[in-house]
Amino acid sequence: MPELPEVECLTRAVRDLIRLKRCEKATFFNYKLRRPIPVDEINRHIVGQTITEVKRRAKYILVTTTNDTLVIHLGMTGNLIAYDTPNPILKHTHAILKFSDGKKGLPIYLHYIDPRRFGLFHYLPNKDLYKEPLFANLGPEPLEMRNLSNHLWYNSRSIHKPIKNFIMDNKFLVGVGNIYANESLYKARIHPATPSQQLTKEQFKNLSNQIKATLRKAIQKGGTTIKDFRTTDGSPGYFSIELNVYGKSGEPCDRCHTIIKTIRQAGRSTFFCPLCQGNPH
DNA sequence: CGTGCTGTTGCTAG
DNA sequence: ACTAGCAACAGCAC
Repeated sequence: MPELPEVECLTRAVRDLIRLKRCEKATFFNYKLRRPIPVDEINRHIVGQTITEVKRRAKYILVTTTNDTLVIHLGMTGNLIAYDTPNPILKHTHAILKFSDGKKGLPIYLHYIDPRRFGLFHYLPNKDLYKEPLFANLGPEPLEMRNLSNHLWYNSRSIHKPIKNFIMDNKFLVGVGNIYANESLYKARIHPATPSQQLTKEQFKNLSNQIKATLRKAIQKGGTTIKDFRTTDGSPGYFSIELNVYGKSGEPCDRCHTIIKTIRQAGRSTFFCPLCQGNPH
């Protein structure tokens, strides 16, 4: 489940494995992701180059060389798994990138696997990074923004949408997907359908803190789980956080034992406690 | 067999 | 300008 914590942990794991190694080869089995994979450009500009850094922006993983960047997005079901061999090539293995440091260690084969193929491989020269459309309209990183609550409060004043959809809107904040939106609102005791404009500064302070805490906790958890990232049997890099509401429709609330309710917002399922998350007003 | 859900996000139509 | 809805796809529960 690639939300920000999963992408962050994966980014760190991939960084540790391929930084300062050379991309020896790129093999593609299915070009049809969200967009066609730019095979030629990757072969021309990434293959043969040394990876200088691996970074994350929102849920995008940026694999950079001196002059170029390969952007990878996992969509809903994408994953990267490191193997010591080019095998196995599974039904949904769409790309394999081979990295090597020349002599010392075994080569690394980074497998991109994505059943639903909503993911993305995108090439761009570093000099175009600042004008890349994928990043042009992204809001701040929740874990790097100093005055997150002020930022959210300020932007929410002119917005007409429920708070859950507001914190999931990449224009205002990146990295909060359906699971973490539900969990953060539960922790902050805010009804997901509350119009954003109605929330006070204090409520935004609380919500911002809960968003950060939830994301940090998940990253910490993932950091320990991801040790298995480099495997030969292909154990997935995903992990699960302790959930209070997501997917818990019909179960009792951990705080007050009221039955967790489900509603639909903007086509996504929302889970909340009708008692301790109050009324939407 | 359908049918309706699922971790994302960018395009389109109001 | 701003917002809601949908499509891209495969798998799974019922």
